[in-house]
Order: sequence, then structure tokens, then C-alpha cells
Amino acid sequence: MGSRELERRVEAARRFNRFYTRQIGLLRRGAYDSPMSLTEVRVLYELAHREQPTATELGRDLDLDAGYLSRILRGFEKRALVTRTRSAADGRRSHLALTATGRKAFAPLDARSHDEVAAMLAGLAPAAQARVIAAMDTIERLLRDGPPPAAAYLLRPPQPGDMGWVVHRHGAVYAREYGYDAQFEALVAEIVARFVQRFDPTRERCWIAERDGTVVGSVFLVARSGTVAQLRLLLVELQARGSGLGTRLVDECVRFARQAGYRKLMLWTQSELRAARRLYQAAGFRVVRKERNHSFGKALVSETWELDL
Amino acid sequence: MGSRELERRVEAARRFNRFYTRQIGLLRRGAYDSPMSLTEVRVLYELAHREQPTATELGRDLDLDAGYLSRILRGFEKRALVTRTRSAADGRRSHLALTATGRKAFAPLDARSHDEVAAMLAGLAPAAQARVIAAMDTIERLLRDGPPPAAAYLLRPPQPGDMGWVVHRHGAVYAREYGYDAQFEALVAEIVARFVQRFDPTRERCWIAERDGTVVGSVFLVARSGTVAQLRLLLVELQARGSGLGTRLVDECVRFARQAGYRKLMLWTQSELRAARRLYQAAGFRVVRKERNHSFGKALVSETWELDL
DNA sequence: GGGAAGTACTTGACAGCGTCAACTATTGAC
DNA sequence: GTCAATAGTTGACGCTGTCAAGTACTTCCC
Repeated sequence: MGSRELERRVEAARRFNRFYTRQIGLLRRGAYDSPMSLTEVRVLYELAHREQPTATELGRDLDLDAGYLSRILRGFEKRALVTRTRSAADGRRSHLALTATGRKAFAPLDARSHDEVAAMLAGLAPAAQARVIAAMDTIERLLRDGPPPAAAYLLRPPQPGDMGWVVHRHGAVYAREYGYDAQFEALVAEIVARFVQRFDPTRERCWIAERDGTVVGSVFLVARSGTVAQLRLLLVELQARGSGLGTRLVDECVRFARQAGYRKLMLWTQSELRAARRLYQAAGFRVVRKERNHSFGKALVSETWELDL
Repeated sequence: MGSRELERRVEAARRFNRFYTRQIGLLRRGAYDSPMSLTEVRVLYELAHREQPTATELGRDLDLDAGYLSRILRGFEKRALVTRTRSAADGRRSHLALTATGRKAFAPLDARSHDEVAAMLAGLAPAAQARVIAAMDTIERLLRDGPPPAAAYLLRPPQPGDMGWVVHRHGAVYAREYGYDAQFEALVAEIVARFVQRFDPTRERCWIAERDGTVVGSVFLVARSGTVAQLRLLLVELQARGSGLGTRLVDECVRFARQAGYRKLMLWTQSELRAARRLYQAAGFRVVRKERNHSFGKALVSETWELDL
């Protein structure tokens, strides 16, 4: 498949995303008028569809700030929509449940959302409805299962030319996606140069990911002290994203760091690098420090993450 | 097609909506970190894809408050992202255009959105990608064209039993979708009773919409004074929504009111009745008064709309 | 069993998103 | 020329959502 063909598909999918979000009115003002905000409605929805969830569970699944959620729940409690019962097993937790009033408040919101979708479908002939539903099912099934083969990547030590690739691709990808200026590429070059010059083969390492002979990712592990290692220069190329390569690169680093006897693994990143942050979080890293600064031609919030080994 | 089957489809579509909005991360926090808010990004997107739009155009298409948009644009101007040039044809309007800086600020945002979609697709085998895109195309095409036959509704005068239907369905639909209590149904009954008792056949009218022998909608026109008429009890059943029936009922009212010699047509509604409000707006009505009140077991904002005939 | 570290949740402070209503400048209809 | 309508602006303000620090409880580890 040519990259022209992929490009055409990406554009088609983006067009669909715009069309569909407009169609279902997600961004429409006052889509849920009433005294409820969209977030409150989402919380109410989850409460109506779960058995005794805790606040933390809701916050995780809806991606809400714990403090914000706490206030929303207090509001619900004040309006007698939910009750909280302290968990017998763990006194810090509370189990939430909709009251009869809560279910009654949710019902019309749910009905309206239901009826909007029903009206959208009812406008179609039955045969067309069936086709739409089948198409939705196709999309959901294919995207949910994701990449079935989990593609065969080769992780290998660097070869001549690879260090240049790392500098080149960091420069290009970050300029394209985040607008970083040339200073960033220069910093990467400096890191790479120092890595090569002071390389300690027993305690440091670089992995290059390759697929079908093409380099598609990298990660470095460097020593900061006798007990602390640093993960650096994690990069996954566009065409390899979403396939678990990032997770594999981070895991490889963590495993090696443990084996090499480090007590702690740390890394620096920027708050805007969402995909990377998700990988670190999934691997068990925690943010220990944040700092506003201006680098690479942008105002950034840089973060230090740590993982105890 | 049984209504059981439609119900199954509605549930399938709602499940897809939840899955897909989560998939494309619309509600994810900081989906667009950077100094831009989601709304600002949407405005920037429109600016990048249009020729010299005016602020009002953008506001209409993105459904934004004019004041809010004005401030966003001023912010963009201050950051030298856009230029405004007063329209030669109409001194009130300004034409907006991205500057080179503006295009440069938009590029990374666009690149990231592009790359996210690309990563989503790249995780699939080429054949699966093609199926997803084809399915998206199916959905978009069928929903965009909407109801091709524009279904044949019969509008007719009321027959025995219809007044009861109007009361019954108003009570049921508003209880279900908005949680109104029995007071609302009682009010409808009162309106209907008075309409029948004082009916003036030359200046008042009631239309009942029917499809395949089933009643699916209603609207009333009643005299308020010698020159002012009132539109009342507009209702469109779930299975007939999105097919233009609402528009047709309103149009019928307006046409009759003109013919009967009224100078003005007014109506009452609640701010939360979005679908109805859109119909009124499209027919040329304007809001002339709003008022907070507590009715039908809820805190409401009732509105008076008027149309000069 | 006792201290340290971690987790569940709360609270105060605050930025900024988005709304509302009142305002100016201009246009267009009569 | 008058009057209503439209494009856009501005001030005021509530509410959403974020951040950081706090409390109460649990778990880990020696």
C-alpha cells in the first residue's frame, strides 16, 4: 500500500470525524441544557450503569480530576441524587449509588439522548438503518480489536547511522507535531554525542526498533549515578504507533535497569507529550516534579517522572 | 419492522457513539494542551480552511456565542495570528484571514490531529483500513442525505379522539424527555378544552399529522386578539422526527395566520426544548422575552417568541 | 507493632471558558 | 430621514475545571 493511499484514508477518516461529531451534536451548546453540565451528565450516566462504584473508579474511567469529581458528587448528594456509604473493607473509600430521586433525574436525560439517536435512525428507511448499524459495528469491531498481529518489530543495538537517524527523526517529528525549533534537534544531537563518547556497556544501552528493514523507534537508558538511571529519547514513528511498540521499548528499559542493579529509573518529558506520558504512567512511573520553562521556542511545562525498581 | 428491532438499533448506535467519542478522544482532558482551548483550535481550523470568512459566519457554523468569538479573535489578533480587514461591501463586517504566523501556529495542531488518526489506522492491516473507511463513508452518506422520500404525511382537521391523543402524548412525551409532572398534562387538557369550547372556525385551526393511519403530530393556532395569533401544542412523535414534519406544521400555521389577516404570530416555549426552538428560529420567530419560573415540577426558563406576518 | 509511604478523598484558591445583556456602528427598507 | 435589523464589541459574572495542599485511613516493611 502506497503512503498516498494511507494519506487518502487518513483524510477520509478525519472528514468522517468532523461530520460525525457534528451529527451527534457533541459540541453543540447546551446539548444538555437543564441544570446539568455535560460532565455531570457523564457522571450520572456512569452511576446509573454501575454497581456501587467508588469515586476513584469513576474519575479514572471518565478521566476527571479527583477534586472536581468530589465537588460534583457533593452537589449530587446535596440534591439527594446519590448516597455515599463508607466501604466496610476500606475506610477511605465510599460506595456511590443513585437514589430513587437520582434515577428519576437521570431518566429524562437518558430518554432524550435515546430519542435523538432514534430520530436520527428513524429518518432512514429500514434497509438504510440496517446498513448504518452494520457499518458502525464494523468500525467498532475493527478498531476495538486493534492490531491483531502485534507486528513483529526487531529491537537491536545501534549500528552506524542510527544515531543520526535518532537526531534527524526527533528533530523532524517534534517540529511537525509540536512546533519545536532547531534548538531541540541540537539538544538531541548533544545527548546522543555524549552517550556515544561516555558509553558504559555494562550499565547503559540503546535500542533501535526496526520493521521490514526500516527503523521505526528508539529508546536510550543512561546512568545518572550509581543507583539512578535515566530513560531518554523515546521515539515511535507515526506508522508504528498504536501497535504496542512504545510499551515494548519502555518495558525493555525497565527490565534492563532492574537487571543492571539500579534502584530508581527517572526521565524528563513535557506535559504536552500525551502519548508518551500515557506510556510512562502505564509502566508505573509517577510525576515527582513539574516546572514551567521556555525551551525550543515554546512555553512548556517540563516534568520529572520516577519509577522505583 | 418491529419497534423491538428499532430499539435494538438505537441501542447499538448509542453504544457506537460512546465507543467512538472515546476512541477519538474528544472528551479527553487536554486533548489540545498548548495554550489553545478546544474552541480556539476549532476556530483556527475554520480560519485555515476558508477564504476570508466573517466572524458571524464562523459563529454560526461553530455554534459559538458572538461575544465569546469576538474575544477569541481579538486574542488571535493580538498574537498576530489573524488580520481583520473591514468589508468594502458592508462596513459592519470584517473579513478574517490567517497570517503566516497563524498558519505556522495551526500546522502542529493539525499535524497532531492528523497523526493521531493516522496512528489509529496504521494499527490496522490495509484490508481492515479499507473496510473502516468504507464503513465511515456508508454512515456519512446515508445520514447526510437523510430521509430521501420525505415521507408522505397527511395533515388533517381533528376527528373525535384526537384531542385526547394530544393530551395523552404531550403528557407522556414531556414526562419522558423532560421530566415534567402531571401539572403539564393538566395544562394541556385545559388548553385543548378551551380550544374546543370557544372554537372560531374562521380564525382558529388545529392540524393533526397522520402517517399510515397513525397520528404522529399536532399543532394549534388560536386567536389572542384581533391582530395576534398564538401557535400552541406543537408536537412531533419520536418516529416522525428529523423528517421535516415539524417544519411543515409550523409553516402551515404561519401560512394560515397570514391568510386569516393576523399581524403577528406568537408562541410560548421553554428554553430547554431545543428541537422546537430550532424550528421556530428557522421559521423566522425571534425571542422577545425570557422569564425564570417554576412549573411542572421543574425550574424552567420560559420564552415568548414572535413573528411579524 | 510502629513508622513510613501510599491511597481515597476533600478543600481552598484561582484561571479562564463561556454566557448574557447592553452597547456602538452601519446597513437597508419605507 | 426614520426605524428596524445586523455585525460586532464590551463589561460583568457564574461556573467549569485545575492545582496543590490537606486529612483520614491502609498497606508495606522491618
